[in-house]
Amino acid sequence: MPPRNTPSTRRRATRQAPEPATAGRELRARGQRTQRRLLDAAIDVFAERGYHAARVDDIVKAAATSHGTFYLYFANKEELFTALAAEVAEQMRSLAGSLPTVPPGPEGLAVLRLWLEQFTDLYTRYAPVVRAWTEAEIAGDGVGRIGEELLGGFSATLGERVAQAAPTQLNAAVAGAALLAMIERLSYYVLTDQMKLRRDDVIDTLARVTHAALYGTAS
Amino acid sequence: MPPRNTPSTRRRATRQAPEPATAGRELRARGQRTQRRLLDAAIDVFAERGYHAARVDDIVKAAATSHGTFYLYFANKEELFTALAAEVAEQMRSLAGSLPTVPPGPEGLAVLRLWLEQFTDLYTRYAPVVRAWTEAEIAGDGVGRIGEELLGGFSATLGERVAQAAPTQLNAAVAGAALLAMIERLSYYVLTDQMKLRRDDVIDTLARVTHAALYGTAS
Amino acid sequence: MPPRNTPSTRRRATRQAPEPATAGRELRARGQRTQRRLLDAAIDVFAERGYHAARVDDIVKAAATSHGTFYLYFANKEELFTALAAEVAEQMRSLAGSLPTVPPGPEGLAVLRLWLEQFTDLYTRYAPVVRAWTEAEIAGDGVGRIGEELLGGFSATLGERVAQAAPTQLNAAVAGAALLAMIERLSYYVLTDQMKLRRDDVIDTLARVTHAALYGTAS
Amino acid sequence: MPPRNTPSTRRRATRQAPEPATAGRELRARGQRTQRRLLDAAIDVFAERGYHAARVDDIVKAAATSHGTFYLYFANKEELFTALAAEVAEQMRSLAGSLPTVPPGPEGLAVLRLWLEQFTDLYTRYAPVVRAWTEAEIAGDGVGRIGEELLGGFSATLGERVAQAAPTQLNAAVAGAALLAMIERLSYYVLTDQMKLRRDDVIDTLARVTHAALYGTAS
DNA sequence: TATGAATGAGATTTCATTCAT
DNA sequence: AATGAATGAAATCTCATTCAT
Repeated sequence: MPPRNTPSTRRRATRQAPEPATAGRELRARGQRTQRRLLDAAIDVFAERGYHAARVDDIVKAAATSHGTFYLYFANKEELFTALAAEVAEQMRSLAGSLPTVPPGPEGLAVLRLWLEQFTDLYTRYAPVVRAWTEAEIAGDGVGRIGEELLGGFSATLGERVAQAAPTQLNAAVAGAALLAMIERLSYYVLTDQMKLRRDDVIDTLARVTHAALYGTAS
Repeated sequence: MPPRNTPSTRRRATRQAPEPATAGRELRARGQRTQRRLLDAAIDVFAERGYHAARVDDIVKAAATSHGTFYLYFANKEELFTALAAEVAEQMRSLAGSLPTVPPGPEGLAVLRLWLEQFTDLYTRYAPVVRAWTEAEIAGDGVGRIGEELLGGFSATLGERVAQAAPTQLNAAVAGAALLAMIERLSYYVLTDQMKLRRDDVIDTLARVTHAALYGTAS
Repeated sequence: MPPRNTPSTRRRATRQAPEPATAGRELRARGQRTQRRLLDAAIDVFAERGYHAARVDDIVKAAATSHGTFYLYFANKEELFTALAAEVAEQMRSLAGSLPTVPPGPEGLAVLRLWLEQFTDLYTRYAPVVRAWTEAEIAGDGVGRIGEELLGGFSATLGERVAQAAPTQLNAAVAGAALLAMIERLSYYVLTDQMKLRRDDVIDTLARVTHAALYGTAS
Repeated sequence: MPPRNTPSTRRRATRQAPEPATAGRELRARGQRTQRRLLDAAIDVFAERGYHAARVDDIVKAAATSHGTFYLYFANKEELFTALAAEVAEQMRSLAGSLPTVPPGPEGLAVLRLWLEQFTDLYTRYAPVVRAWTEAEIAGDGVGRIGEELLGGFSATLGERVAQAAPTQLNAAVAGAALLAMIERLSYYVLTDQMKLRRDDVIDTLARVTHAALYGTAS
């Protein structure tokens, strides 16, 4: 009687939930360095090939280490990315917190320009990570959650500024989100060369539109 | 005779321009329908799994057809995507063209709201394609070019409106790009549930900020 | 701030539960043959190298096909084994059912001998599968369940014969199990060359001890 | 300097006789304890995952020590297993030797019950080792030899008792093997929960069938 | 025009073993 | 005597693509 292959429900057998060998364990100095090397190498590789096209092999080569070592520290490429994302999120959060109150008039514009310059710098530095990040597809829980928190925190901060300046006309939360969207995405267009614009123009425009959103919506 | 593989044409980016079997040929009614089914199925699959994770197998199953048939109409996954992208671009271009002059005051706001509603509808429908699109990584020439043209055209149109309203304060091209970035990205955040905002609030806010950018930057 | 790697709980990301491509689907004649070829090849390879040492690569080579094809029909080695196990179980069940009532005296002995000969033949034919099977380690649900049913069915049948012959002295269920254990394991020792015994002696001894268990425990 | 691998000594069966670092050397008290810890940990791990699925890493973790330490005491996993097997063999041999002459009648039954109780206890304690052992696949010479000797010795002892009791009807060697098979395998079924039977019933049945084999085969 | 079985390159992942500390 | 980071060979598995029917 030849067996009918009706595999229906079936799971990987012996293997347990994959866990990097270092799970929970403290790393010694050497391990720390190796892990750092892998993270840095990954940024480079993501920059060059993009997240999806990047192979673990590329990262490992760039870090001058071995496959085995990679899996000692990260269960897979996605987890490495999550670690990187957390790093960026940390910096972004701190930047969001540093946005001061934006006064009306030219001073406000100046304040915004300064802050936007910092934002742009940070964004540029972590470009490959941000790029991969905004590709919602990776959003496998871990990254997704970090992203939402970050997005939420950022837009909340911007929303507060809006609320202080124009309490009645705009829904502060939504306006914060809209401004963030503009700032983030325009930076992205520029960064990925999808649009060729001068950095100064970009910062100036973002500052002006943001400022207008705060103080110029009294129609 | 086992099918011989031609390894060189596989997967990696640098590829000769592939030719679908139907290139140049006229399609009969049945062929038309099959091709359409594949395109629609692809939208669904991209929506569910994202472009990169979408397998030809998924698309083929969703379209209730076979692998062989897929390659009868498209040389590969990317080409199918290009076809889809061209479709979206067409519609987007037409929408961009339909943005009327935005007058100052409440009327202008109303005009913007109406147009943004259309934009949102279109964006929602073609979301998965746009999503995949903005991931710069796919940009395998064909798609990239379409994307840049679209982006360019869209922001140029918005820029013109800015130029008409506020000729001196803003760099029209950059402002157009900034507004597009805001509109597109906020829609994206909402669509992907990265932010939970009410549609009406979103449209209203986008209208107001855009309007302010046009008429409220006279600092 | 370097990220602390606390991967704790984390799962394979994009990939869904593995399913052979043929799951649920009907196979055409060609597919049937290929699948059969893989099963037969697997028996050979298991015989030669044992289950654990057998690589998918070996099986694929023996079946003169490719890796891809293997995974078209079975999600992994274990699933192929499960299919094989089901096959054996089917035959064993049918053999168990064919054991006639065992009368006392020489006739009973003859009946047992005949049946044991059939058992031995079957056991020998499927040796590699049985061997792998009794290695409890594989018992990953699927196989385990089949095994328990088979064991249960077999020993129940033997138990019935015991109950008919010697209703009072022995716990029929346990006795059935004990006899099965003896028959199966002695066959195994012989089969794996762990003991060198003549086939006739083995069959005769098994018949006699079984017969004694039925009619000679009236102490 | 990265550690150089010596690929030839890896994994595959045909291997030079490996030498643990401690070969021939006397171990101090601490070393003794560590080695013991590893052996005990291995029993636990084999019990939980089975021999093949057991990784050195698991054993090392269970023993709360390190990889390096493992290889200080054992050349590889198989050698550790051999050590364990020798331990079991020693105990089993002594148990086999302790089986007294089995008289006919109820006294004989009592003698057998007592001995079977001891056997069951021992079997239960070393279950995982015996389990792995009976998987013929490991039989990497060392283990195989121990196993065959043990099997042979055991069944010879049982065979002698048979010869004393029923000199004509049964081939003593084969009968001894058959009884051993029954005893061993039924214990195994019970131990691995492949069959749920009460310990007392099992011992009683084994005693009765064995007794019948000795004195009840006079047909 | 349609089908689906077959292919195989290439990516991921595991784990026994080594060795610097 | 002990440690644990590093290694890399070898295994598993995936999926875009081809082609005989």
